[in-house]
This record gives sequence, structure tokens and C-alpha cells, in this order.
Amino acid sequence: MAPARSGNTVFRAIADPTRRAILDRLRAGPVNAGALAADFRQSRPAISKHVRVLKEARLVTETRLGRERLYAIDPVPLQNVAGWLEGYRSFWQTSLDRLKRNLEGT
Amino acid sequence: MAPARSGNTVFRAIADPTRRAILDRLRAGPVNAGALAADFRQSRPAISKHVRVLKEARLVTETRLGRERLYAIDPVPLQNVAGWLEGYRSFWQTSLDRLKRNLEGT
DNA sequence: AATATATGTAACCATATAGGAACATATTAG
DNA sequence: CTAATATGTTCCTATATGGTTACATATATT
Repeated sequence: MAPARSGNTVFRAIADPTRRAILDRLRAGPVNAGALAADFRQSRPAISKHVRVLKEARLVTETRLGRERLYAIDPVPLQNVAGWLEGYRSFWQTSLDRLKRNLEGT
Repeated sequence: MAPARSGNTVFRAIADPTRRAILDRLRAGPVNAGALAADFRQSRPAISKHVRVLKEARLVTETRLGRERLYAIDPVPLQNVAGWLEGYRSFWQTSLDRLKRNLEGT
């Protein structure tokens, strides 16, 4: 497999619905691993591995507090995705315009 | 596996760098399968399968012209991703503000 | 010190994914 | 009709992914 350019890890990280849900959960504020896992139906190790992927993508930061670990969101790498999307914004604009024109009979 | 909510297929589709490259290529205009594959180092079947994933995500449309097939981009499903990102835009704004404040020593 | 708690890691499994070579199908050219 | 062309599909392989249970490690509690 390719060396996983840092850009790609973000796209890969958000590809999984559980990981997106974790990010959504972290938007409400930092939580420790146990509380986070409790919000999901998967096992704690499963969530732990998802968190690891998110950490590798720099989307989640970890703060150790005694035996606990607090996870918090870092949305900055998402700008990568936003940037990529920018290149398509004009396209879907014109797609919508075209649709609108068609609906209006030109 | 989960029933693959239509939203998720888009995230999954753009997770692969080759597929993003295909979309980027299609932004320059529609191409037929052969021309498209010629632009990549992978085999034609490999590209064909990537295109299939993109079609399932409704990101690519196919037009049959005799024995050729023209592929074109349909960026509309990307709005799904853009919409999801919106929920984070304010966050990275404040992240950057915080960084800026720190750099400015306040 | 001994026990309990919080959490990651290892080992293992099933399935998904990406890729290639060979084959099937459809359409156009001669 | 037959050959050539454009393209998808099948089959197979290797690796990645997501998940679980059992185990390891670190920190707190008593």
C-alpha cells in the first residue's frame, strides 16, 4: 500500500461512520475513554482503535490525567477536506443552476 | 455490515486517493473509460472498479455512446460531505483564533 | 502491599478492498 | 460474416479493516 500521505489519513479517518460519530460526540466537549465507549454499542477496544485512527489523522488529541485519558477534537485537519471540496463547489453550483433552469423550462 | 446509508457511500468513495484523482480528472471534462484508465498506472479493470464505486455513490454518471462509455462527474453528493463539515467550521475557526491569540501572546 | 479501576495492546477472526490476469460481451470496421 | 475495439465481469490473491475476547500496564484506593 502507498505510504499513506498525511492528507489521505484524514479522508480515511472520516470514511467510517463510527469515527464520524465519535467526532460528533467530541464536539460536545472532551471525554475520557470509558465515557466515550459507553456511548457506543461496540466494545471498548473497538472504540479505542477508532480513536487511534483519529489520533493518527490528528483529528483527536489525547491528554493523560492520572489513569484517565481525555480525548478532545482538533478540527484543523478537516480543512484538508474542506479545501479539496472547494474545487467542486463551483461545479455543484452550476449543476444546481442547470437543474433549476431545466425545471423552469429554461 | 451496515446497510450502507447513502451518506456513507460518499465518504467511503472519496476515501481512496485513486478515486479522488479520478474525480479530479473528470473535473476537466467527461472522458471514456479507456482514456481515463490511460491516465493512471493501475490496470483498466482496477479503474473500472473504482468508477463503479463512484457511480454507486452517484458521484459519476455514465453515458453509453456506441461501444464507448462516457464518464462525467456529478458533484451534488459532495454536498453531503460539505454539510457534515459545516458543523466543524466554527470549531476550526476558534481553534485558529486560539492559536493566533497564543502567538500574539494573549 | 494488595486490590480495584481505567485503559491500551495482542491475538485472532471474518469480511472488505484493491489489484491483476483471463474471459465475456457488445459494437464497429472491413 | 469476421476481425478488431471498447469495456465490464469473474476469479484469484494479498492486504486492510473492524470487531471480539483475553491479557498487560499504569494509576488510584484501602
